[in-house]
Amino acid sequence: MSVRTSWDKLGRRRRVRRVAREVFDWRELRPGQSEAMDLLLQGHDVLLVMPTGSGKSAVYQIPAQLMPGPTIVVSPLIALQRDQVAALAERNAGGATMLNSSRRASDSEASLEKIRAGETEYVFLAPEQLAKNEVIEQLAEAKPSLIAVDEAHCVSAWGHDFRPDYLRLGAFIERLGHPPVIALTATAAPPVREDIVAALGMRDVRQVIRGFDRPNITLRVRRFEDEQAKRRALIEDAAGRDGLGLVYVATRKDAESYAADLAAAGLRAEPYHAGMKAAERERVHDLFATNGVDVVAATSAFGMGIDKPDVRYVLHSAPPESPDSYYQEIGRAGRDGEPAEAVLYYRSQDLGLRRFFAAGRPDEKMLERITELLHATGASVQTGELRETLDVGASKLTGLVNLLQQVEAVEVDEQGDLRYAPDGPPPDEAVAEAVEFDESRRRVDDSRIDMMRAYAETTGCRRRALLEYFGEPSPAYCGNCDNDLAADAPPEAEPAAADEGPFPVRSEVTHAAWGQGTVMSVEPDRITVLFTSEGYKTLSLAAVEKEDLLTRVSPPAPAAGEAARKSGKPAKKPAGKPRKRAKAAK
DNA sequence: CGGTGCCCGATTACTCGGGCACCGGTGCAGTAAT
Repeated sequence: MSVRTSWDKLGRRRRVRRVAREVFDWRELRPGQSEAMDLLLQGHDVLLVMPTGSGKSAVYQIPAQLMPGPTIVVSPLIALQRDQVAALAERNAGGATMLNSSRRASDSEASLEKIRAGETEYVFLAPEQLAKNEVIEQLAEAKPSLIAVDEAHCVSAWGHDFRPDYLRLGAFIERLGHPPVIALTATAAPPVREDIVAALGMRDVRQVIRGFDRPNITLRVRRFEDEQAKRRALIEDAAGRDGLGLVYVATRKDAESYAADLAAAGLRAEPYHAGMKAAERERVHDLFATNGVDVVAATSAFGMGIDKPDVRYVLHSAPPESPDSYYQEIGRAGRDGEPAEAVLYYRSQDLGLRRFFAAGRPDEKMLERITELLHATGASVQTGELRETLDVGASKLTGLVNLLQQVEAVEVDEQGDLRYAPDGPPPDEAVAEAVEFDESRRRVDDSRIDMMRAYAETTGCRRRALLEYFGEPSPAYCGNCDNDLAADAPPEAEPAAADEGPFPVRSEVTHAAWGQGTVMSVEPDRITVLFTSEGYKTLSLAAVEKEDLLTRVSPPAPAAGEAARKSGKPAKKPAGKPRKRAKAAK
């Protein structure tokens, strides 16, 4: 580092500390925080992975004060936007507002006017807002200096079908002049990180990953064959615990029935799911926040934005669809650093529901109609027009158009209108490629369910299983999971060191049928590889050796979490893009 | 994918099994009815 840059760095850090103290009254910054802010102020795009409650918002709120022009914060829930705006309103931070459907059109107009006039520092909105041309044009006029994408794992988890506007953020960011972009999340496995970087079109990315391990959370799994036995055991478990707890369930009906059973067992219990009235949901939230309940039985609807330090246990009555979700959900326990426990009540059959949810296929007929119409028109078409002509809902259309964009058949022009790519494939090929792209993505989703099963069924250290899934360094023995506690002592000899042998962790390999992949973990008898278009596959080392299944193509990349890392080449497309017109021989 | 609930038939039933249809998570936005 030259004297000059080191001097600049000192200056930056000093200004950051001053704003932290004077505007936000924060006395101390954590290592990951200052590092990420520094990178942002240098003009890098940043992917920040830190636990909730560790001050992720500070990382965009402080640089926002030091950069001329408003900061746009993309946030998935209106409730989160409201909380953030309220918190900033108490500071002398330059004003904060939000744009969403909960506000009257005239209010939104007024907000946009103030933003354009440079009178608002922070603008919170959902990605769906950016699909509106007039919104994006007015924001562009205000020359935003920073874009923050909060809960960025939603890009990957929801963008593909549930809230497809997430996948268009990259294009929106370009139209806003691509100022520095920061994506924030509490959990993201490598393919999710790649998805985020690709979907946001991040450039010159630095990843800052901190505090991933949560050693104070004891990890346990209890296996069952019988559904009723599982339920009884869970209720009994919760009834015997002190302190605040969460029970995650798979369905709304279960949220109700588990809450009833927990109440019958003597606990103050409430259900929570998205089918409840807004007022009811808010009531349960408030009870939870004020320890007015002992336990909430909830679907995955409960959680984002919850930052309660004293949750003592998180029980799952069924596995979620991926270790990513599981980690996110159990991460709500023990934020105060005190001992907490996460117990998965597991029956392998319960993964069936997850497979069902992951199985939704795109409407191929509609895909064909969109493709043919755009191809035949040969000019730009407004999405609204397309929606009317084809009589299709906005979110479904966006999802299908996203697929066509992924295979470079359709593109979005400067006005945000759609057109057939001049050098795109012919329509029938485009549809076939889009379908294959979608299938590849589903294979990856399916493999994440397999990894959830692997976690539940492993006889080794559970923490290690999770950390390796996230590509984080981990010891072979944590001493705070059921398997380790049963083993009673660390294994005497380290098992085959993960960094030796023919396929060390994080090295790149290829497989004849599954293509390129990255080694995620190596155990004495097996190896888990993350393949770009197939997802996670666990192979027997004996078979790998005997049949020469894998070929190593590159040395291991540096471990995550050791330092800010440069991302690999800016991934243009999310994982799983089928190679153009080079179909693998079947 | 798997659970649930219903119908139906069954050799004597106040109950059981087979077959089958149906259901299942997450939120934005915009519109319609008060």
